[in-house]
Amino acid sequence: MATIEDVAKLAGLSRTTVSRVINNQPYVTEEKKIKINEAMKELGYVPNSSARRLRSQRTETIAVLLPRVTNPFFGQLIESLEQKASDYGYQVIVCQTHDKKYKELDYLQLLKTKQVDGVIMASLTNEWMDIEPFLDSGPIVLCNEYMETQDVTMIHIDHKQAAYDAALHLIEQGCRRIAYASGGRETYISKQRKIGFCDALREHNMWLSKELEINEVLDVGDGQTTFQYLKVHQPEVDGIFTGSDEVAAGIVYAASKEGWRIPEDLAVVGFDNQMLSLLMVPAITTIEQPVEQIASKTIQVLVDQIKNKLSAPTQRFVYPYELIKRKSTDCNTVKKTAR
Amino acid sequence: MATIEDVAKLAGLSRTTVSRVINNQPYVTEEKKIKINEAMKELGYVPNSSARRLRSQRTETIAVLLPRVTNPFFGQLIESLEQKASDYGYQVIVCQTHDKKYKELDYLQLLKTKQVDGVIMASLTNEWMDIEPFLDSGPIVLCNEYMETQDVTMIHIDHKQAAYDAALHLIEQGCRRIAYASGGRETYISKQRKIGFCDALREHNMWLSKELEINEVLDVGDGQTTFQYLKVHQPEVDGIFTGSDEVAAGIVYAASKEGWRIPEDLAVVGFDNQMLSLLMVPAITTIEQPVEQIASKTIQVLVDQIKNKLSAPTQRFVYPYELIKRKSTDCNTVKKTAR
DNA sequence: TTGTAGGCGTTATCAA
DNA sequence: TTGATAACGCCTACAA
Repeated sequence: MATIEDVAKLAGLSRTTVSRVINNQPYVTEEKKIKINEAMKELGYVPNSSARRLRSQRTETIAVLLPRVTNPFFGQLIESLEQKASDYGYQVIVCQTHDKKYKELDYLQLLKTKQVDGVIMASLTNEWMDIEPFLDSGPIVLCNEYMETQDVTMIHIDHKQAAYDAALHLIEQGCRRIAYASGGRETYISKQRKIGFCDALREHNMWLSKELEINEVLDVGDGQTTFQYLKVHQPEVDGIFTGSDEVAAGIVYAASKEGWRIPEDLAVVGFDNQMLSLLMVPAITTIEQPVEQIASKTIQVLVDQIKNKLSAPTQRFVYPYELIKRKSTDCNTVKKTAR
Repeated sequence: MATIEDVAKLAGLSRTTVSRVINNQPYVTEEKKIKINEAMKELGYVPNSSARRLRSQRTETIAVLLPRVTNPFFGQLIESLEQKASDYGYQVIVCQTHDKKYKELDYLQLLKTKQVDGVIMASLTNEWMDIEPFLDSGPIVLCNEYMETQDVTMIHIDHKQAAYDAALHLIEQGCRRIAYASGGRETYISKQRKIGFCDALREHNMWLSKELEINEVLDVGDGQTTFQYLKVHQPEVDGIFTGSDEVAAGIVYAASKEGWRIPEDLAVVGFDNQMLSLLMVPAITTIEQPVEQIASKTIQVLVDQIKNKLSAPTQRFVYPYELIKRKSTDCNTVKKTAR
């Protein structure tokens, strides 16, 4: 593998001059520049990135922590993050935490060992006090996650309000026994969602009974299981809010198979507006997050913090969401009949 | 940031000894080991990865090139790849090519600049002659892609045979005007699929007419468009093979909306057995690839090649697939009626 | 069992 | 406008 030294020798110049050419710095005669470029081509020279990193103390790499890429929401998120990062000349390494605290901490080590210049946390299962020390090693930005602290920049929608809106919508559609299927990981955003959901219920003299609260519901399979549970133990349920379109799809699928009518017998709300929610029969009411905007702002903020090592005041960016109403909750146009 | 030198000073020992402790090498008294560990803890010392990389000439990083992570098949693939790589102590950087030749080549530069130890290509749009030179810079493995060459290890299923089986299934279900919607990127595997598809047709005295061949069909939206096209221009079509479940889902969705019955009016076959194909109404017949096995073998082979710098004979691993028959092609149990 | 010293490939500083 | 030289932080012969 050719090094800068080899190029210098072949061109009959010094490493310094070659380095200048590589980095487009001034003070090199056009003539020598050409000579050097020729030498580089002849040797097939490419700068060694490890050496550059060591010298410059920067890696041009960002770690993205998320639960799992198979969740389409995170797939979409990483698609945008990667693309945006690439625009800024950064690469992205994917770190799947699978909602495990220890994995989250393991991956944060990347920051300490200087393998990455910054970290995006789209997974947050640890307490803040366990994360906070890592800030000494480099910038961290929360994406789609948030907390009370002021120590870090966060980009997200108002999950509390979104869940409130969804619950309100179910209530307005006539639902009176509304279940709540949550992602289960005890994150701040899932707590916020629950608060919003309960607020809406309370304002209408309802409440979330323990039996209608189902936790650890993450994917289509869990959705199916959830329906089975409800069918057997809570047959009077007439509406359900879920933390993801996949769960909602699982419920719709299982319910339909069992002869329940959606939304007449059970109205269902998802989250994230994945393609899946549109394709299901019936199509699923859901909440759309502006993923691309969130991703874009996240990268922008993080890169900014990486570059301005110092101050960089932390901020909070809250983006608007949209409740997309579809058939799965359209109870008003259908006549309720006994099951 | 503390360096190995700082630790050495604080412990009153040499860099070498500290290095030995860091790397669990023998020949260090227990007593000094303890002293050094204390010093490391006190200083919050962590080895600098750039320096290690430069010194060891290895990065413990693998690049995965794929079209886009939002395609659930690739989401699944990267989930498995990342996990497996992590088991071997490697990290994965995601490189989305969006089927662009230049992006593919750009990312291959990572190998040249020694930013990664090896590359997994799950996206392959360039000609082999343009890829081949990069082999000088490090190992490359093809995952879910393949070609004629013997220069590189490939892990995949037999796409030709899979498409053959799918086409045969459609024929057996009574389809006589079968359309073909292809991913469009002119890759070797898409060519293989088409050959297999056409073989089956030919064996039954049929052929793929130009009007029934639709290209550049990648996602749900494209599937919908494809249906619109067929409806208007090829209304006698009675079966369709697609390169992905998403396309198939788009077709089923659009067809149903237009009042076509699946499979009576149009039988549909997808590819990849994504959750989506099961959830659609009707559920979609599809081909399942053993993603996890493919991912697992890919990492294993690549890591092996990284470690045994030299020889490492290239191989080809062909995994079995499965045609999963579902409602979307179940024509025999339903009576065909005029549309 | 421990330490010395050189070098991995770059880039920044300073002198020429 | 160019070049010599010293880091960046780590590992590893080799010597002691």
